[in-house]
Amino acid sequence: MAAVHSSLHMTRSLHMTSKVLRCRAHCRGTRAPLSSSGFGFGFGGFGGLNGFSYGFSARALFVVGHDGQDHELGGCGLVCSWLSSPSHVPSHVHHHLKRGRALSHHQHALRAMSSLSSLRSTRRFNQSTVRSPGAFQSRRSSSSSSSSSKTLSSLDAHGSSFASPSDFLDQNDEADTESHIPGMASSTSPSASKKLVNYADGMSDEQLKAVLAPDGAVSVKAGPGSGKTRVLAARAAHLVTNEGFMPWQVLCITFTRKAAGELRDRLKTFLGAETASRVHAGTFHSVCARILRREVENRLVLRKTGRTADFVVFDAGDSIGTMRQVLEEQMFFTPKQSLETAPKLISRLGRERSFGEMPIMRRDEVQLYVEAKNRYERALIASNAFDFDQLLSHTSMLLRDDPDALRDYRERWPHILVDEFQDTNSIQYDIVARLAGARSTTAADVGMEGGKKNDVRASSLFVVGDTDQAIYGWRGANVENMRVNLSRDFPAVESLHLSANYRSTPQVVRAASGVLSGQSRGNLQQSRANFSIRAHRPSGLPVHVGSFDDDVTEADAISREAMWLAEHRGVSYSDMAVLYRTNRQARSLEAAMASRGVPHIVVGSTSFFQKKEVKDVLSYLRLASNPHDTSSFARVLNVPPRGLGPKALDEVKKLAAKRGMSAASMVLAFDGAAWEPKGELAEAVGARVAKGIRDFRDIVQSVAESANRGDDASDVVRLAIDRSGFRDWLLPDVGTSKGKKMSKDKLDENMKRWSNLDNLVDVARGVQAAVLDDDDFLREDVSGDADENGGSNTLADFLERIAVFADDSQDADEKDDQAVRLMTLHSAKGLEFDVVFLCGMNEGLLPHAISLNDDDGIRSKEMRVNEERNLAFVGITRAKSMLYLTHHKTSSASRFEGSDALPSRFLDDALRGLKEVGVGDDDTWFLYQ
DNA sequence: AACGAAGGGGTTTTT
DNA sequence: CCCCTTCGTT
Ligand SMILES: Nc1ncnc2c1ncn2[C@@H]1O[C@H](COP(=O)(O)OP(=O)(O)OP(=O)(O)O)[C@@H](O)[C@H]1O
Repeated sequence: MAAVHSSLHMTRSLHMTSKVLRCRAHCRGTRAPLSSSGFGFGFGGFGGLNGFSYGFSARALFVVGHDGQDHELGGCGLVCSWLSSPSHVPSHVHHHLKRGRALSHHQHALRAMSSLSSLRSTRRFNQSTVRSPGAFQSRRSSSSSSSSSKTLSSLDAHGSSFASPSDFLDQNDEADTESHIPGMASSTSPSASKKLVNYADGMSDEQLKAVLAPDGAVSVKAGPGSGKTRVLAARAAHLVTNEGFMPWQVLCITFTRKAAGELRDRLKTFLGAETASRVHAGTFHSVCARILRREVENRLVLRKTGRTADFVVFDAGDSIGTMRQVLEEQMFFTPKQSLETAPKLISRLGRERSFGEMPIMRRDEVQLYVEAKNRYERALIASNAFDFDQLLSHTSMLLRDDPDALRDYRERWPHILVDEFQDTNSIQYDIVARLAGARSTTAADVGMEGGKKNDVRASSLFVVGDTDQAIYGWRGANVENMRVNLSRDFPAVESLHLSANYRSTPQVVRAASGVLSGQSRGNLQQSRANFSIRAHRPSGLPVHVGSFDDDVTEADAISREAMWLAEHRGVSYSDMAVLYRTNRQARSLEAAMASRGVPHIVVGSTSFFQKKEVKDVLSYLRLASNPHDTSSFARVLNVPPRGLGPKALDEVKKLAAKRGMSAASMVLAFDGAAWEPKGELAEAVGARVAKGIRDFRDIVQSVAESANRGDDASDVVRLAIDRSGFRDWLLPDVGTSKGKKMSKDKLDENMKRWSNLDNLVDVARGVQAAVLDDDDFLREDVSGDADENGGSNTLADFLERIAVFADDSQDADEKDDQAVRLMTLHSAKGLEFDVVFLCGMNEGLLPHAISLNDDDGIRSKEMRVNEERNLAFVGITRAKSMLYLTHHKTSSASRFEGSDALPSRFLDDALRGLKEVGVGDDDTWFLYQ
């Protein structure tokens, strides 16, 4: 162990590179024909995933207007004056405080959960490390006075004299009621209770000040666990409860769907389920998709983009597929050189998922790239599709170029609240800045034309964030939005700070601060606020550090510990999380947990909706909804196999191109349309293929009919599955008797797939319910033109929801209540857990090797490494009570990890301000505090 | 056209 | 070690 320890202190050099490669940025600037597409939206970019599109779109965004039309702020300047302390809460707030008293059991549990504090300082530590598993089983004592007299007989988590789970993880006084039920995981379903909690309950002065800040632009910069999200939710509640706004006049923008869900849960406790569901809460992408769905046929600037209200949202896979296809086509039309370069580009696309990431150096490649980009955009138009980036860029364009639209949306959302603002990209910033009347975006401002009076005030903007938690720079996020752009564009912005961390024990906070203190000097200055952060909770358990030979041993130790905590300390599995850098790391963890019988669930990118068979079935629905969806068409024309291989697809495409229509719509009209030149297609492809095409057409048509009839989504899904013959394909035994040759493995896999499809029917029901439930969004109450598209677009709405707003939480919410959460650091953002295992803390993994390479021409190494640091910071600060940091030397999972990986520099930094205070009883964990 | 076997190539994070 | 592509066989 001594060796491990000393290795933690190896000196490391941060190669600070002042060289920021301008090459690519320059290329972008010069060759990007911003409006060359002829549709006025040339800044959309590819694939939606990269720095590229944001990179050069930013150029376009801020050249607008300098007439400096002022944005009136506030009007409520007095509000915060009566708020210097909670006792000065105005009477109507008091009223709610009183109402809030009558808490249900459930809410007690809720409050207990959300405020698990830390170990009482009266506890004494000693060095005994004897584990006494049985001792914990005793009934809990119900008052803080009795528990405060207990002593902790170990520095280790395994000490023996705890009386209850809550005593173990600790709690504050609020939690010290009768709410210490072992099943703590139920905290996120407040629906059981009808009693409301007052939003001001238990808030600090500075939090309340933020909640009640006057209209205008407000920016709350504060560290992790300081209550930013809580403040944001409380402000939304405040606006509705006390400021007279209708719930749908408040737009809350979060970063992930999960975050939106959590926000809504909090709102429910403040406002009740009914009112809370009327508040508009979504991600940037989901909000933009809603706007476009509504506006794309109504506003001239959007009509020019050639989509209809039935447009489909292309996900990453669709975008990649389209790009590939574009490049393949292009090989026939470009100089010979391209024949060599294009396959290279294509193969890179498979990995890197965007053109933006590719270092392009040669002139012919540049040519190819520009051409491909234009073709790609045309392909999206032909498919009646927007990709992820375009959802944002087109919304931005709408607000920039259509003053009426800008006015309408300002009117619709007098208040816009944005969480995790440090991770907004330039276009997202532009969207909210326009709505909020930013100085540099007011040129196209509202109401000045046609003699109309400008009677609509810009939306008030309220943003919260933490620049030290910026982890999406690789995707185009720009911390400068929070750091400087906001005060540049909103000179009267009120900047607020929250100084206490309510989430974590001082031990955890200290470790987190240590990580930041290791930053390079420039960044250090900027994040000063975060390592002087004050832990509100009393002292807790030491940070546990483990070092292991390989990832399997590491995973096993974590599993063992999780089980021990669950069985002997009463910690619910669902209150534990294992966080890691790469999805791949989930494998060994899953295996270890499975073999020990630790219930677990992998949260994240292997989403249910990403599964092949699920996407296949949904493609049928997509075609039914939007017959131009070439991506879906190519995907399922021959799935399940019906004799329509690559050749057939090719023929169909050729003929479609000749007729100037999309392949999908041609096939769907096969034999059916008056203009269809009889027999031309059949002749081109041959009789057998023609039959396959007719079959395919019939399937899609029956699905479309079902949808148009207004059948439930789950019925439409079931029909698609049945008609397309997935069952006979996956499980041939059932239908025909040709199942002899299928191997056992294959059969197992197919059965899994089939059960996924079975699930899809149920999941569809849930998704549709969610659409109906909280998506009256752009349907009612705006200019009185309710439901103008209503009905006909419901399948599109359903599919949009899945594309833009779906994760696997459908599963997670219900049946995995008692399971350890495994997820990447990125997906853990904004969440919190009693116990956090941050694993794989070695050089090469965290920071990831790819961030340690020399400058890649896009972002400097320093920037990338600092983002990795932020990632470690985010991970550590997810922990409420217990933090485990682990490292492994070798990994079977990757042949790129060396055989003796050093512990992460961030592990080093985290422990720098702590002292080693003991060793666990089995020599697995080393304790620091 | 369909399916299985062999080979080659790759570091990551996600709305 | 895993995924994807390509090649070869039925
Ligand atoms: N005044 C308070 N008293 C007690 N607990 C609080 C208070 N404010 C916030 N908390 C709790 O602290 C925890 C962190 O709050 P929240 O998630 O809002 O922080 P955050 O600033 O958004 O964190 P992060 O940036 O890490 O996502 C939550 O459990 C919340 O309930």
